[in-house]
Amino acid sequence: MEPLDKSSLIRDAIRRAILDQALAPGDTLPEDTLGERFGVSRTLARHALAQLASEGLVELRRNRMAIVAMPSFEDARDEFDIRIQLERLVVDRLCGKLDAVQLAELRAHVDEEERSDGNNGGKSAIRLATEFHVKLAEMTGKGLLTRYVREIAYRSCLSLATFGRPHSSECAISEHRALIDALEKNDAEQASALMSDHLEQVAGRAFLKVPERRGDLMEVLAPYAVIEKASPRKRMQGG
Amino acid sequence: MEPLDKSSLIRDAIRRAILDQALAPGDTLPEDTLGERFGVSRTLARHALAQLASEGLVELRRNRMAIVAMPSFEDARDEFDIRIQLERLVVDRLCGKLDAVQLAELRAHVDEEERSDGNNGGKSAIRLATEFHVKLAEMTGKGLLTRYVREIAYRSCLSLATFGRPHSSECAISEHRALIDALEKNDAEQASALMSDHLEQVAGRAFLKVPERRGDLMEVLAPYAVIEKASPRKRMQGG
DNA sequence: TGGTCGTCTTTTGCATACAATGCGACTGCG
DNA sequence: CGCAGTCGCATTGTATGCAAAAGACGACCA
Repeated sequence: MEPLDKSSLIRDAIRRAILDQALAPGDTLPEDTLGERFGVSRTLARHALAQLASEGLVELRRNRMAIVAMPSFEDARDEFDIRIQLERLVVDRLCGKLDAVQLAELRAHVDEEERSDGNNGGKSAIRLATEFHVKLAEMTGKGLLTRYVREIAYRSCLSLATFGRPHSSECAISEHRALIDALEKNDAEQASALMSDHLEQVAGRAFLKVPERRGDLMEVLAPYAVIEKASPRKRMQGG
Repeated sequence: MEPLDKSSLIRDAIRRAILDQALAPGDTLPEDTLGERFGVSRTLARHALAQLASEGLVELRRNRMAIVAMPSFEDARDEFDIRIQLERLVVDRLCGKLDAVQLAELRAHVDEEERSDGNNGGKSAIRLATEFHVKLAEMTGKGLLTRYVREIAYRSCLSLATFGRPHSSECAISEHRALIDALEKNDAEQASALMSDHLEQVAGRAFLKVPERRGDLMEVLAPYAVIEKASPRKRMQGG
């Protein structure tokens, strides 16, 4: 009854640290430090990093320390384009198929989002909102769709951490509620539209609106500011 | 200028073997056998398997030999649902954006599909058709979208190998040509529709049509027949 | 003859050891 | 004082070794 494999634990821990913004994009992830921290060898730490890299949360560079991924602005925008397609598929498949228990679970989750909103600077709010979307995907019962939504939602989470403004998760809560209502009422059209709009809103709030005019250099350069933050020799702070 | 890392070579080789159906779903992939075959240690073979598992082409089972993934019928159907969404996004982004060189490259690829159609039992035909879709995705210049399409196209390739009938790639060629024409003429509506229809056709030809009536047990059980094929002690045949 | 248990082999899970690479610091020179 | 070359250390790349789990095979019993 042990955890089926230890590297999963490490992977999950690191992932959570990233999603909670305990680790910022660009932060280094040395294998031995990770192993030491979790009481395992470098082998498993390395394996965990490889998995996270395949999810796009970590960037592996040959002969260099792995770092928390730093999504580019274009990446972030692309993510949401894809997310919209995938999650429209989710709500389409889900519409009218949810039982009372599932609806209650979703509403409970949104309640939790509301409670924790702004608790620690809204950092776990992003994670909770992300988990709401993952939960929806899981309820389709479709393994592959769930995996894809989960992965891209995690990535989006990282992008939001990178580019997002600090505030702005509150509105998501009411949008989540409206979506649940539409799903309950079996209104597929509206549910799809709500999901699209919701994700567009999230992207928009987070500055991801496709820049109409590329004149504003400050915005374009904003992402690269995080590089300064990663001082040399820095290791795994946080935890 | 060395291959940036050796495990990538192994991974690519195994992947290609799977896509060419040199390795069938359910075939076992022992770490040391792979390592021996490619002249590397178990460590790298293991790493390669892990990557392929993250792509869904290989199934890892704790304390057991890895096997080539055996997609379920539902998985296969879900894959195409997702593919349709992702590839509609591709053609939408691509429409009217392709230059003459790119169009020529696509047409050349289709010509190659035509030439090799039925050469070795149509096995490489599936791979080539898959690569056409990947090529389209690459031309969007969107890294994430490309990665997703590539991955799900590979998985579909595996599903087709599992469930598909032997014939039936020929029609895909004319559909590919029609798609290129629509892209050239900047007819986004038609291109999207063609892509959707095309993928539905592919799925349909491969038995993936959602079974209207579940009466035919033989068809439903067909996928599980491959289990018999995987005899005990079998190792890595082909190569 | 058929089923069950125990042992034995194969194979994986994980750690450790060694080689190679890259970065930073230090030194020497202009 | 600044710059270039060189050395050394930190960190990864890869192989190997040992322990444990899972299946295969054979023996024993009903």
